[in-house]
Amino acid sequence: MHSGEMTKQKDKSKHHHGNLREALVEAGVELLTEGGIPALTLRKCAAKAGVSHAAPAHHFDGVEGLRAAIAGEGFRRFRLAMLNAADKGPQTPRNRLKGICRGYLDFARQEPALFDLIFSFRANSKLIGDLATSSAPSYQVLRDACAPFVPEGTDPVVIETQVWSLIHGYAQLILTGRFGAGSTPDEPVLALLDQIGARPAP
Amino acid sequence: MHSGEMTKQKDKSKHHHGNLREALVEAGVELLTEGGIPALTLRKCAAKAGVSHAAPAHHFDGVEGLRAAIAGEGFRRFRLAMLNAADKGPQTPRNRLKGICRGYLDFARQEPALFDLIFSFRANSKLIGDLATSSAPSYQVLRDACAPFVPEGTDPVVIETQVWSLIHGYAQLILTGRFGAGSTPDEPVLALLDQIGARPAP
DNA sequence: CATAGCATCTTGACAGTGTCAACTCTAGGG
DNA sequence: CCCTAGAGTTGACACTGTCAAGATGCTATG
Repeated sequence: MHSGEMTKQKDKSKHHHGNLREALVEAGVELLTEGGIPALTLRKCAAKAGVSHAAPAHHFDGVEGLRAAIAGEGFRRFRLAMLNAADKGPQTPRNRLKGICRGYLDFARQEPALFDLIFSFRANSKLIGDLATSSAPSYQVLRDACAPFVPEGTDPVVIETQVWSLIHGYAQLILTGRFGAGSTPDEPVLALLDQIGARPAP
Repeated sequence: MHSGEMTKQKDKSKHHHGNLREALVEAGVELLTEGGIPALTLRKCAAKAGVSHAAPAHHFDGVEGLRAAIAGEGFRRFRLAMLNAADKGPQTPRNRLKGICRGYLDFARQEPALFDLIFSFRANSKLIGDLATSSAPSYQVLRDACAPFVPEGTDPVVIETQVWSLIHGYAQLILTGRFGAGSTPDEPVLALLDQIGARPAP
């Protein structure tokens, strides 16, 4: 922990925090990892950053805007987790795809609240545009890993949908505790990845 | 929907509503379909059922208990959606499995808020026990459809995890608007079901 | 350099939410 | 017939998001 004990030292002047926006996002990430999505509160973020409860309104469009900004940071970490896992082991296309998926699961397990947040926005959200831009780099990582398995002349979205659905569903079901407490057999899902991109059955 | 226009006529006596518990769950489902998860509020449920704001406390353990009870109704409808879709078409094991998955998607698209709710409980929830019992029949439907594809002497959880992860991830990604606005190509996912249960590559 | 503008932050207020305690009412059993 | 326990009400409290109005200090422009 060792962070959060000072709640932002107001060195000299009260006003003009300097980089309040970043501080609020950072505080939000901490609240999220500590207490999950219900703990992510506008007022608590402000308190943790050492400002008054109405200060965030000058940097975000309400609490939804703050959540979107924190999701942006979440997507950044999400992408790094995937790339980090993909860079391990022999760099064959198949192994790299599996690495991306392992990173997907690593992120879901290590930062479950952040994972929840970035996938909590529904299609009808007003911020779906902002989210699309901040999430694009993450999705591109997955797309790139799928590219080698796209048959000539077919739409890449086919393979991407298969891989993404499989790994995302598995991650989601783990987080909702649908596979009992202890056992989380990744093998079935990772094994199915070996079949993806194979020649369709005649 | 011709229901909800009277907000429960208090026929004779104010007290002893009669079946307030069911009325609250019904009101909750309506609120959910009208305004999504954020609209599901204890006080609004009480108002819609025609009782005071503190009445639900005598039937549910706080708002989380109410959400769990509504999720129970959600799981019931979820199971019916899957069974209804599975009963269409020729009753081969493969076609039945696809029907179950089509029902899975039907429910997610037709009742997105209810779908959100039943999968919104995290593994650390205190009600994970209650949820396990109320959701068991739904999951059993999926398990039964997977059974014919489980190779002799192997753990059924392998196939089940593959199928469930695939279809659940796809449903989730649809609801979060990750596949653009209009196009929702179900074919890639349903096609992959044809490969599931096949002999593992030599 | 001075000052006016403006972004930033504070204070105070309000409605909505969940929860608790104390109270009222009704039904049903001794 | 009473009278106890469940069912519902009322009122209060803390917490949340949001808005309006005011205070503050950076900065650009004269």
